[in-house]
Amino acid sequence: MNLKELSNHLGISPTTVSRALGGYPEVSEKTRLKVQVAAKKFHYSANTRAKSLATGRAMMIGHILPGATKDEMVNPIFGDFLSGASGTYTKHGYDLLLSQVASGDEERAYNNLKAKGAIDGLIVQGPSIDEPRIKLLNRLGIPFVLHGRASEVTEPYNWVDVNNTHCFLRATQFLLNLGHKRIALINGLEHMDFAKRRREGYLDALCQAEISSQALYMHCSQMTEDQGYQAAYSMLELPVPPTAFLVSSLISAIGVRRAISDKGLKMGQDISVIIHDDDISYLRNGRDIPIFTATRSSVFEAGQLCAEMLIDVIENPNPNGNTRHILLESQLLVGQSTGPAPLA
Amino acid sequence: MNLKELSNHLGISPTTVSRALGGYPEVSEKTRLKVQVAAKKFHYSANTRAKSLATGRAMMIGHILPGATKDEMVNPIFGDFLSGASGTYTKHGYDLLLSQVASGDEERAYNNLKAKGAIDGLIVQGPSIDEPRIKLLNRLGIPFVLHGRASEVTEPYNWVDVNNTHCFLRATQFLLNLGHKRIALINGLEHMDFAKRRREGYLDALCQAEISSQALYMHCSQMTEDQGYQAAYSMLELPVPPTAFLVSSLISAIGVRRAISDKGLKMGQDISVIIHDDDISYLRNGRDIPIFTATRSSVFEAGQLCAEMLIDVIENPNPNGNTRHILLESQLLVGQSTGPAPLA
DNA sequence: AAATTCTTCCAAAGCGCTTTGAATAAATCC
DNA sequence: GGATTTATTCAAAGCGCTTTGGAAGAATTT
Repeated sequence: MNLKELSNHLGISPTTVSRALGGYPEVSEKTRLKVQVAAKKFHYSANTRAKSLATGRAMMIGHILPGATKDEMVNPIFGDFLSGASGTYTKHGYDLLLSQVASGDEERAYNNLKAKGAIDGLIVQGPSIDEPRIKLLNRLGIPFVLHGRASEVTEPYNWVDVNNTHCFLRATQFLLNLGHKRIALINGLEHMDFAKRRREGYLDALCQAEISSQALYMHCSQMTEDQGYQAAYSMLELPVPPTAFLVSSLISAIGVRRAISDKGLKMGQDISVIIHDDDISYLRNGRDIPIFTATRSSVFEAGQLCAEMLIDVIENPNPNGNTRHILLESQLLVGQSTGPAPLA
Repeated sequence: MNLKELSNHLGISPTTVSRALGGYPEVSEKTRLKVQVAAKKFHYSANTRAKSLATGRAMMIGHILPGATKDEMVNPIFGDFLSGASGTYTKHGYDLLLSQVASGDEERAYNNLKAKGAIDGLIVQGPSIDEPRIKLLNRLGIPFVLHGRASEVTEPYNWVDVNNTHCFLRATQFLLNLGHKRIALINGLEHMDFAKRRREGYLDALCQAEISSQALYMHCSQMTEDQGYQAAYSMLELPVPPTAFLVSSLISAIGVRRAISDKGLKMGQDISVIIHDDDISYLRNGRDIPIFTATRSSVFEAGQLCAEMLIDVIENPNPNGNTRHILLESQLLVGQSTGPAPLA
């Protein structure tokens, strides 16, 4: 059933039917009701493609899935972020286009997305310190919101980010207050912006406490269980091992816990662990009492916020070119993985 | 730059330009080359919406994200499956539409997706034993492929599934061969089809070995770390605890490992654990030697296969109404979590 | 050389919708 | 009561593309 058929059936012009359904005022309520009833009866819904073509709006937001090969992994936060964003899109009548872009192919791919008229805007995730996609998208004139920030990028852009520096400052201070002096940082990949900021927070806290940082106590890698295990295990074998770990992700922390347990130590007693928790639905940090003491910030909510911001950017383009920002603070939740530093 | 502008610029009719780019034979190679060069130069790419409208093909595949609320969780396999499928779509010129559908609202949502002409086909994931979406989609005439199967559904449909029964039969036999007699099953939600089949495999193996199954040794729930922990911990507290666990997911197994460790037992020695591993990129089961002995089947590949099958269904609709099926076998990989049953 | 077939190109219709500009009917005003 | 608004409705143009049905010119045949 299309517009013409429906209007024929009703004996009303397509114009009026379209307006009745679109909520325009130039239609009597009597007619509108008649049209609405018929539309429901025949399961009529305007063809998206025709509508888009006529209005010039795609009503579609693009998200990028990294990697064409299996080697580049899909970030664990991906699902929850998408879930949050998607709900928001649905509420506003947008759909979500998921596109896989091989790294290195961004320019062509984004250009194409724009040329094809497939999307009204884009969400960019996982920025590196000097994220090149910002410049690219600004140049192409594609509206976008960045989940995260890029420290070294000076040009303006819209973003939603967690206050990573402050998170890790607080977390480190929490450990310091428990008497820990040898605190290790198990972080994400070095070139990622969040990892940089977290390290800064960590170092700031140590500096304020007048404790010198040690390279041996700092690790950067993909945040996998295995990497967490390796990093923690090797640090625990140092002549002077750390008494506490600051870990950038729950998944790494699971590896850390395994290393601690393999070493015959008890987490929360011999060794303290504090993590950053993205509050992923299928990877809950315990039920009532968190397993790991954590700074928590929901990535689901971040998805919602990014989506809302992007829709706002699309629908109310800012004439002054002002950009929008949201900086989220996280909660510090005390769990079972931290305790006073051992006296030895 | 649109078709008309490009054709004006070239002094060639839109028809010919369209055909040149579309690879049609009614165009001289000389002209085609000229057009291709110009198209590249001006970053011309046909407007998707106009193209879709003209051809009647959306060139878009729908995937459904469950749940409008945070309570329904996004399955951990979601990301990798999507990644596999998405790569395949890109290769064939399709895009991926991700839509959030609240449970209960399926009928309206799918109907709408079809009426809007937004998609050419749909992937359905996580089927329950009597998955109602199969009937619905068949009735609506939307091409789809099911990832998994639905035991109690009799009408025909296309599917890609792992041989869950056989997986768990083999895994159970593996444990039996190690001398284990008290084997527990920590499974997914009872109404899920995969959980049903896995239980069948488990029970078959016990039956063949003439060991009677015990309800106390069987657990069903969402496959979270916490649930895995709770289930394993309480079973280990039984007067006669199991000596081995068969676990449906890596995430649950992480909880099981924690329970074992909390009980002061050693996995692979006092207690054996064998899991099903979906081979998720960010949740690798160890590096070289698997941490957990596992039946492994890549969900990334399943995504690719589903995508290929769906594209085939869309592009070559089977006139006889025959449906397509792929049954995947998994590998049994020996890791560090299994050993002979303790003599006691 | 005329008739036929290819080859190569194009004009125009149509996909299903929105929206402009105009027309008609009803209501209000002086 | 005729002129002016106001409330409804519609015809038609257009969004950017594909594709049908010709047409014109080149190549081939008789």
